[in-house]
Amino acid sequence: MRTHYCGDLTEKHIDKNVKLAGWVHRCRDFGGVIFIDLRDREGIVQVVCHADVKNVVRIAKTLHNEDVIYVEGQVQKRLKERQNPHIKTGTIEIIALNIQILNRSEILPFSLEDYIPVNEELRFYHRYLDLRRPEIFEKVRFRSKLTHAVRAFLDRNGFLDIETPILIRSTPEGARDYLVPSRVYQGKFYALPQSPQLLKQLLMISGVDRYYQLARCFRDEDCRADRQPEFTQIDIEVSFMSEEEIQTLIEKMIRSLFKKLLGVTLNAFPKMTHREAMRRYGSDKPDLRIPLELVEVDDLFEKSSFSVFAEHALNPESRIAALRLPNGCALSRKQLDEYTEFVKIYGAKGLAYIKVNDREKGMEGLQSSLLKFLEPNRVEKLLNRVQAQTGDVIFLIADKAKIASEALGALRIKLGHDCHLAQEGFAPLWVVEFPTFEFVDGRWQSVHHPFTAPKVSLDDLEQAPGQAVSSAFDLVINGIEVGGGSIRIHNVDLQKKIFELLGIHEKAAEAKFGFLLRAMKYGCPPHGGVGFGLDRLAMIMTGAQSIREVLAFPKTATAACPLTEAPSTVDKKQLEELGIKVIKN
RNA sequence: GGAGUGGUAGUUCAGCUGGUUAGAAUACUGGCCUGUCACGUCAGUGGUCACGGGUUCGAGUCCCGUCCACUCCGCCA
Repeated sequence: MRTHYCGDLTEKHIDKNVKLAGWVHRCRDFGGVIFIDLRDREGIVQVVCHADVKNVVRIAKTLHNEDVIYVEGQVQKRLKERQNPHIKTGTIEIIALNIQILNRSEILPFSLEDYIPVNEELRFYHRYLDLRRPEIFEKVRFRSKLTHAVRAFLDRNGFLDIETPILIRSTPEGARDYLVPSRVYQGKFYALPQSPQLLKQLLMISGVDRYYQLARCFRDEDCRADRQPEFTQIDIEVSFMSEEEIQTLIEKMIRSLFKKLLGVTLNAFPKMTHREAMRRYGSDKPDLRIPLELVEVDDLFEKSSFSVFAEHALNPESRIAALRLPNGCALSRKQLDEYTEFVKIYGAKGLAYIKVNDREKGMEGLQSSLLKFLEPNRVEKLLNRVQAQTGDVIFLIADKAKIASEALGALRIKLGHDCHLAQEGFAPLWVVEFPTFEFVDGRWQSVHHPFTAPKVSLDDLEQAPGQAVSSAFDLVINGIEVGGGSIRIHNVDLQKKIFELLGIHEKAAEAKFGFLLRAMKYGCPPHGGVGFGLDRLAMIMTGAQSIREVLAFPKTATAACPLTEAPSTVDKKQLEELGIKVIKN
């Protein structure tokens, strides 16, 4: 039907007769001469309809945006003053000899012009139109290149692409499962995988040695800008590799992807323990592009007459941390009040601050509601500790450690963006030695998952579960958790012990994870692996503001598909076959 | 489950302290125009102000509720 893509035509094709097909991007009718911008996947080319080619003009007069047409014509070089530097085919144009209308388009619900913003809801309701816009389509095209490059890298490194089932059994812990009812076994349900975690471990026991899969994963939890109910994971598992070896391999992959697809050379990824990340950045996924750091100041408030701070200074469960904002004195009272409101979202009771109007003048040069509670020598120590300079604002939070860290960590990010402090580019890092357990709702829970190998002895684990670091690690880029992994437990006794500590007793463990425990008895190799959010990676690499931009058909924050209107009710008959009765409310 | 922001023409938005006929740009329709490329130009059409209730002489505007979208907290082993 056609000989070229519109966007692929160059000066090499001058004088050639070409056959094109595509969408009418725009028409400019001068009465005598008519210009058509013809668009396809690869770009736009200008078609010129001259008045003396009667058949062509007759049809061109009737064209509307997004009509689908076929054009035969001759490629011609444009005169210098007629060239358009804004499109890649701007030095040539097509002199139309024949035009046919392949299909008409109704008037569009929104403009496809890139300079006109469109409501996201409307875009996704008509996603097929949205994707006609080149800058939108590029993100989906990028994703295609990304998956291809991932597969090529892993294939080169001896990984086998193995598909695992989508209909699996529900396991306890973790996110809420999406359930699929069974017709054959009424009252029983399959679960969609939150990740193929256990299956890939079984593949290691099979001797697969190196496994990967671009795996669809499903989690029935609330969405965020970087979270969808279904997403794709670059799922990897290897046998006989240490944590460091795995990280080295993955780092090599990530660097090759950035090099190949973006032409960006990433430096070696720094490694930071989870403890250090929380201490310095108040987050387990620090954005290193922002040059602000939390500073520990607990000791400065011991025995202080300021009772609120003094109490937290003595409490080992608490934390007092400071954050210095250079030139923060420029902030208005209103802005400071807004930041105080902001930290309350994270449970902080308040936000104290000291304005350093003039560092030379000592206490006289400071402005803060705290000063009346604090001895001058403590204030001086504090200012030295944070290296305060004239014009700075020092923010302080004293609270339970988790709250103080997270609130100040979030404030750090917000200040970084509000004050435009973030550096350009990409800032990757490994966060390592995540805790094995955390104490939530009166019981121990896995921070990563129950199959994560701890880095301490079984004795230490039982003595102080809260202190035990694990082999779990995350890869963070620009403050976004891109992926995580760990060395897995390959000893059945240790695995049983972990289940016990998590309150999953022997009988329950056997019922729910029996297949894993059984498999582990037959020569389970030491193994470990990672799972990477392909969508998040694509989002970071394309600079997209939300994960929805890199999905062809994304869902809304309430997990609905705006285009197909899923989820939907189903026929009574379907429910009867499944033995399901719907109870409203 | 909770907090915040938003919903006005096909689209993107304005609409002040409640006031008489709800505007702009763009799109669309009909003219004019032989070198534009976000063409220009003249004229015209186009509104359940998300939905429901309330206050008021009078509500796009104020109050209450509901729905939808987005951001965040919780949640996401």
